[in-house]
Amino acid sequence: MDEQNSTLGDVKDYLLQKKINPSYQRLKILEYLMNSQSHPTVDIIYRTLFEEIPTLSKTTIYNTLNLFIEKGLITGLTIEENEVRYDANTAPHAHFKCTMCGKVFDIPIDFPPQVGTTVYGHIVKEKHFYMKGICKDCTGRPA
Amino acid sequence: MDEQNSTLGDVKDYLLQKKINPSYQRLKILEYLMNSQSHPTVDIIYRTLFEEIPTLSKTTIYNTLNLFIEKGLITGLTIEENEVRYDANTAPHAHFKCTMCGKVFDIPIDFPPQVGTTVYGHIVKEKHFYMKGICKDCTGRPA
DNA sequence: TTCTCTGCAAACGCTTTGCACGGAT
DNA sequence: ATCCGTGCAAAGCGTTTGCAGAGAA
Repeated sequence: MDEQNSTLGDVKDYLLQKKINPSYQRLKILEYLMNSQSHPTVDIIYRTLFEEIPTLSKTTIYNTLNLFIEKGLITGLTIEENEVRYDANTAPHAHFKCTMCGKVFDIPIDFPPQVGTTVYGHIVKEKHFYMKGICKDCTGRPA
Repeated sequence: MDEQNSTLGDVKDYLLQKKINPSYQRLKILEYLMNSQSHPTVDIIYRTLFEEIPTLSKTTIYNTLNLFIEKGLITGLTIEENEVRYDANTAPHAHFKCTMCGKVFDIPIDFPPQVGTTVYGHIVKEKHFYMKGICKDCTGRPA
C-alpha cells in the first residue's frame, strides 16, 4: 500500500510519462493530491501549499488541475454544487460525504452498468456514485 | 401512468397538503416540474414560464425551488458543477446525462446500500448515482 | 393593518479569461 | 530569441441577499 506516499521523484516520473512538463508547482500539486485522502477543493489545496510556496496563486492551481483532468491524471467530483473536489484515485469507487464534518471518504464499491456498456439504450462513458450522511467519526457526536 | 400529467388542481391540492401557500407562481413552477421529464435548470424553467408569466423573475424561481426542497417536494441534482437541476420524481432512481444533447434521463435502477443503512461504518442519508455518455437519440449522430 | 409573496438590484463566491512578466532552452 | 508556465487583475456566471412595493386576509 505504499502508493499512498509518492515521493516527488515518483510524481516527476509520472508527469514525464504523461508528457507533462514537471514544473515545481505541478509537482507539488500532484504530490499533494496523490498523498491526501481528503479530495481537496481548490481552496484547501491553495491554503495548504501556500505555506510552502508563498507566491502560489489560485490561477495556477486552476490551470494545473484543468490540465491534469484533460490529460486524465485526475477527475473532478461534483458533490456540492458550488465546489469541485479533485481525486487522483483512478480506480472505480464511490464517495461518501459527511454532512457534519464535511470530509469525503472513498468507498471501494462498484456495480453495473460498466463504462462502455449501454443502459436503456444509452452508451455509458462515465459513472458517478456518491452518498451523504453521517460518517463513522461523527456518529453519536452532538450536532 | 397519468401522474405524468398533473392538472393545476392536483398541484394545488398537493401544495395545500404540504402546508404551502399555493400562489400562482408556485403552482406553475411545480406543475412544470411535475409534468416535464427534462430535469430543468433554473434558466430553462425561467425561459419556459416567462412566455406565460412575463413578470416572472428568477429570484422567485430560486425562492420557490428552495422552498420546495426544504419541504421535501423536490430534490436538487448536481451533475454539472455550474448548474443545479431539479427533479420532482421522489422514487429512488439514477440519472443519465447526454454529453451531446445535454438532456438528462431518469434511469429506473436502484441498488444497495439503502438509505438508513450503513456502509463502512457511515450512516447513509442520501445517495446519488448518475452517468454521462451518449443517449440513444444521439447514438450515431455526427459530433 | 398585518403578514406574506414577488421581483428588482446589488452583492457574493467560485471559476475562467486577458495579459504581461520571468525562467528555461 | 522563443516558448511556456505563472500569477495578478478583471470579467463572467449562477445563486443569494436586501429591501421595497403589491397583494391577500
